[in-house]
Amino acid sequence: MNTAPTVYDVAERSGVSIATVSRVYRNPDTVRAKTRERVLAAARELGYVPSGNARGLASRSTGVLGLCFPDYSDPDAEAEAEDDAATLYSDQIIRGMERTARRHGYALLIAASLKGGPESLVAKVAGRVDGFAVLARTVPTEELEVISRRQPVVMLAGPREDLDHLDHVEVANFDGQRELTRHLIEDHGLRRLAYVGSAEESPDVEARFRGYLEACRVAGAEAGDQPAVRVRMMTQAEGARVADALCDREDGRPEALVFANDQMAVGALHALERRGLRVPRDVVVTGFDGLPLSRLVRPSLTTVRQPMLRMGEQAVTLLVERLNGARVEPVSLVLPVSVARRASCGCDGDDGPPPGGE
Amino acid sequence: MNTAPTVYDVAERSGVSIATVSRVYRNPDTVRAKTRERVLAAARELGYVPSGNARGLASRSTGVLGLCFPDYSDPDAEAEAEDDAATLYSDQIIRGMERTARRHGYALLIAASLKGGPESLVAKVAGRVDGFAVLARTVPTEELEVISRRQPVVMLAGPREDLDHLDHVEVANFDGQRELTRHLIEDHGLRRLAYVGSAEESPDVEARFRGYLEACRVAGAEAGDQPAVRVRMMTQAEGARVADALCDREDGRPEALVFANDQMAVGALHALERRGLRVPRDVVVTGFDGLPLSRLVRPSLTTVRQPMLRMGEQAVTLLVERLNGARVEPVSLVLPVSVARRASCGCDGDDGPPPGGE
DNA sequence: ACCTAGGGTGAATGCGCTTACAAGAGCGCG
DNA sequence: CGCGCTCTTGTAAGCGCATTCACCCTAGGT
Repeated sequence: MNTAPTVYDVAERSGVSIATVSRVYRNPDTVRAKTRERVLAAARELGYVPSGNARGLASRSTGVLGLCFPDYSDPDAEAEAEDDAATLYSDQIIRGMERTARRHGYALLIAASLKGGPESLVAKVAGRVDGFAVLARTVPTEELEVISRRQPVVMLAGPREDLDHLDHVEVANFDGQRELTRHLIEDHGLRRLAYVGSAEESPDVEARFRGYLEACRVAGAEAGDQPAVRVRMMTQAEGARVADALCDREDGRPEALVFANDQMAVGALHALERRGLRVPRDVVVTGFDGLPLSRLVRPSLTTVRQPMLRMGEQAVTLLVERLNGARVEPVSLVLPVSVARRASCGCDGDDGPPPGGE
Repeated sequence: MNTAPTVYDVAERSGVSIATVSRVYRNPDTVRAKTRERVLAAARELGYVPSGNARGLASRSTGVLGLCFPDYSDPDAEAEAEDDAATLYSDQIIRGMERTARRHGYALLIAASLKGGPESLVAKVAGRVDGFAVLARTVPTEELEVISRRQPVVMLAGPREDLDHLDHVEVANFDGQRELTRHLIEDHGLRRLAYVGSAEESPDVEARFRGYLEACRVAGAEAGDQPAVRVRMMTQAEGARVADALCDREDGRPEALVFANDQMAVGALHALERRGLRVPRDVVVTGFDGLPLSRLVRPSLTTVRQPMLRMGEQAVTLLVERLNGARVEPVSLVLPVSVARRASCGCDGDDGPPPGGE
């Protein structure tokens, strides 16, 4: 692990100036072929790798895009197991971003925020990339606002707020949940629904709830002005707990449990099975997200599919556009979602081959 | 997107020298509290974010670890769908690395290699990180060898080669496949097995095959010295094709199809169902990897579980150790695997809750 | 043979920060 | 009252590369 060779070493070894070495890498065409060969040979012998830092400093750009996301997974042993089975939301976004970034010649820097040190997180990422995406509520909007004055920032999965100048990519939470709810009420004739949302302020989850309410209103179905339950964390464990609680309610078990995400719905599926209840015969369960997991559980889960890969792709596209100076006005993209009608509401999986058979 | 404020701006605004500004961020304790406040206030007003590049250049370290992996997914529409359902190998490793890196104060830079431009890939990553991991065969070993003279490099999922000085993290491919095969032969009394490997040179897949052979040898079961089939790509589609081919063999259908990975095995499951064959009654199928998918298909797949998250964690641990100068000799870690005996070999899922129930 | 264009190369500067090193300020002590 | 300290802050020298400008050399034109 000796100190790494630099342009100076390569220059000396190949008998040229450092400017020429630099040119060999940046603009090979401007260097005579013979000289170029000599330089490359020397570089190879020395094991020279250009310093990204120096490069970035001098050229004022890094060739790297970033992503900040919250750390969903708890370090608990139990959560570990859950992890194991689920492709997380963030995995998909990472994949989408990486793929698209690569296509544009960028690498991707990812960093999850631990609760507590958000400042250092963003600073660390922001200082090392040409632009970056942030999953909603990972970082205070004001902070992003400041940073976005110097580099492109796009917010994922959060609606555009009045005064922010960021680019946004979100999905049609309202429409998706409304359509799903409409399906339950009109196509399956369900009336007594219970919506399970989140206690923490999440604009996405709120939008879903509003979609749910709208569908209820239109169909004249019962629906309080608040979710039946608000959980603290939208995990499988909480979903299971809530399912139990709702089944034990004095005013009778709801006909359908409408969860704000798939994780909770899957947890509920487990809990209901433990109680000996059949889904969808005894109770209908739905989720939201369209995780791969949702298609693979039994019964397969009716849910709203978010194009998560595409969110990542769009985020990168927006960043690149802005880096190329193509746009000035902030945009707010709303990606369409689709309702996956599967077994857990009484439909049969009609959205692709069921696992183990095709 | 004006030009970003620098230490100079902050220094001027707060009436100190740039050294003091720097110290406020690097060693806050060495600056008088009052001065520190002034500097931080100025920084906040200006929206100052330290340049990672300059920082890295001056301090000769980046606080970033890297990962290079091959791009498994084809951009085809069909592959897209497959993607959708699978948590990829790389996702897990990314997650494991990110989590552990964060714990040590590092961020993670990821970059997949497209076929063709491997040189630029590694150079790009290597030049920007303090150390990095590479998935086996993403990059020629010799190239890594050179780079590892200047920064820590660990290879994932590839065995230590004679002359390389890299750190390695692999799993017990041989042991795992041997144990799985032994189980099929001794516990299920199967004799006519067919191993499906890969045409491309993959040390991991080769080790698995050797484990298979060893088990056959010990038990006195038939086994050629070559896999029954070698596929070009280890995908579901190929798995399905191979399953069909093996069933149509003149010398009769094998009792068990032993696949070198889960993806192929799952493809085979589909193909067999299409032919009306029952698994495991008519034919036994096994995989390797322990993807989440393997537990969720019906019948659930008997396979060998690799601790992929842990591989990522170990990779980071090794990198950090080396960065701290703790070690000099290269090490070669072999992580243990475990056989998941599930429905596709006639056992019942005894390794955790079946999906939809617990 | 002289002049002009370029192509190819080197010298020099600066990117924004870290980090010795030095210097000044305040302090207790003999 | 002067010396040696500790605590703070400033000065200055890079870190490794990109890039501008100037320069040299050769080829082509007249």
